[in-house]
Amino acid sequence: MSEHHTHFIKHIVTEDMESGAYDSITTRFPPEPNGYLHIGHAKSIVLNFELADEFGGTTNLRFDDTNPLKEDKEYVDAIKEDIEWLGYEPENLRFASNYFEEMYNQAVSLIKRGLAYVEDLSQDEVRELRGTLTEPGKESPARNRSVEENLELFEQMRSGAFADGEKTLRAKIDMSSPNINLRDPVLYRISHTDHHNTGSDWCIYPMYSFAHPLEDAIEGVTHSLCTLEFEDQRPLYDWVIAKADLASEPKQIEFARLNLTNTVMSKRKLKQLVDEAFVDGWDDPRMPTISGLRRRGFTPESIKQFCREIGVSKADNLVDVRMLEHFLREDLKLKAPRTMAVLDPVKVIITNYPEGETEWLPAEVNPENEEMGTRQIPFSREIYIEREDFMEDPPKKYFRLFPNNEVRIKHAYFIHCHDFKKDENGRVTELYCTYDPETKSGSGFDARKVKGTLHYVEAGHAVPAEFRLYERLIDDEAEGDNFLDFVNSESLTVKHGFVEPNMADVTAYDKFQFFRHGYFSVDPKDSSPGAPVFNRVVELKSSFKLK
RNA sequence: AGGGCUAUAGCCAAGCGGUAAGGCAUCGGAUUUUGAUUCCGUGACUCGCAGGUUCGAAUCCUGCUAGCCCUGCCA
Repeated sequence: MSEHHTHFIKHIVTEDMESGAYDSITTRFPPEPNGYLHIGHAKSIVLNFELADEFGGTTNLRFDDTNPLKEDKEYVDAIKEDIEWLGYEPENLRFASNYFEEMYNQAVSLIKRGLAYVEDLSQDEVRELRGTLTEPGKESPARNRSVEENLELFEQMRSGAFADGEKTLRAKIDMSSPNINLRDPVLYRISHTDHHNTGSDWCIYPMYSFAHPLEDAIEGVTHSLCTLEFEDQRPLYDWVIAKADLASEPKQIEFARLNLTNTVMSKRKLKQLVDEAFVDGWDDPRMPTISGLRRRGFTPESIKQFCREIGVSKADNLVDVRMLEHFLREDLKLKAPRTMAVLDPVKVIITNYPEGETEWLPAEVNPENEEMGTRQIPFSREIYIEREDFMEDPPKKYFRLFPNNEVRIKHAYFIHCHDFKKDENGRVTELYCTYDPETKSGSGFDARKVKGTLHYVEAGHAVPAEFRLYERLIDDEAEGDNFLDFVNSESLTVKHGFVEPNMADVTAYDKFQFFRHGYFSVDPKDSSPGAPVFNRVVELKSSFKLK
């Protein structure tokens, strides 16, 4: 987290501190409460909170709620929960709507100085006069209204004298600017819509480009970080700051948003996946939303470490999702108990093991973390192993079980396969093996070596469990709007198998490494006592290349 | 095309005139009661391209090319 985690925004802040421009810095995370947070927001959250912290400053959570048509309290609650879950505590909780009165006054002040005017052209007419990317715009007839008239009209807008769309308040800047954002941008529009916070107090609402710089200035934000698509708005941001009667002069800095392979990141596309039932909701474990990642089993630390390691720049990027997975494995490696689960069971009969007998074997919970201790696991005449751990006709370099081969059963004994039974469809139903008492784990037996070690669950004490295996949500890199054509129809596979006897009463979000399978997390919605449901967060890496 | 921005290995990304960090991925090899972990090793005679300045350039200058963003009363 030190010198090689530097980036251009840190350079800017460092210079600002050294030049004495600021004594300390203040940042903010400013979501609009109109949807759920995703890992792209996590990048911004980590950046804002940790940057401020590194320079001894603080970070506000401010909801940018200037458009009541799209916003809802449901989202503010979900967003607060996600940020808290990530482990950040905002210095202040604010809403843009807290400042509506102040913003109104700033607008009035602009009008008084001839810097804003009330427009009565329709939306279409305004668009006509705006010009194009290559042609300048034309000035509106309303542009030269008197200050008095503008004041009165704006007051009437507020008091509800006009219908939606009938008037707007526009900044008077430059209709021929090559930057379209400066061609007399709209500052206020009329919307007779109840607001989640201010109810029916207002029927005019400020636009983002007017509201945001004011919010920043009011809160004393020093560095206002946003994504690249706002770059063209910076001159307007600076214009508002320069004209406003506020002491503070925040600085907008833009960085590239996060793109991840095998998924989509825009609210619109995520909503489409939900609405068209490709997934089970915003918190579906396949979704890149914070709530989806949480339900899947990702940890706050893994997400934050990922966000730190991808860096911050202005270059368009597409980060490999395997990098995210790497940090989950790294986080859980020493934390998660390592237990055994058989996802697709086939029964093994140990023909030379006494009937009716069960022995309990000691098994370390995490060989890389001895503090996690030891548990006892059963072994008897009947056990389950993984169906794919046996082959009648194995290819070369198959280290698992096949006729006349010997393998180690983890924590138990070597077993030797002598025979097997198949049903009428040719599907293996039972394996017949013998065990060698001398090979007991922990005995130090080393007279023979085996190539493979298989995990198992003892049949008599096995706890039935459901396993949900997730694959990539999107097959290839979908371009533009055709991403629905690339949705992986096999992104979810459900398995029913067994876990160890001490796993019956796991609780939501408990995390385990199942030997040779990967990291799993208890599903918070569908798991119940005695009937656990496990979500596979990520697989273990594997260099097994057969098939 | 008018404006804004970006371009360093397969993917992120440091580097700020002195001779290419780091992470992910990949591929080798050692260890291994997880085909995991760990450990070692692995790739840019070169920084989008072409010129120029300089003793010296990924870093400065010029030109070009490619990609992204901007014509909401969305944010």
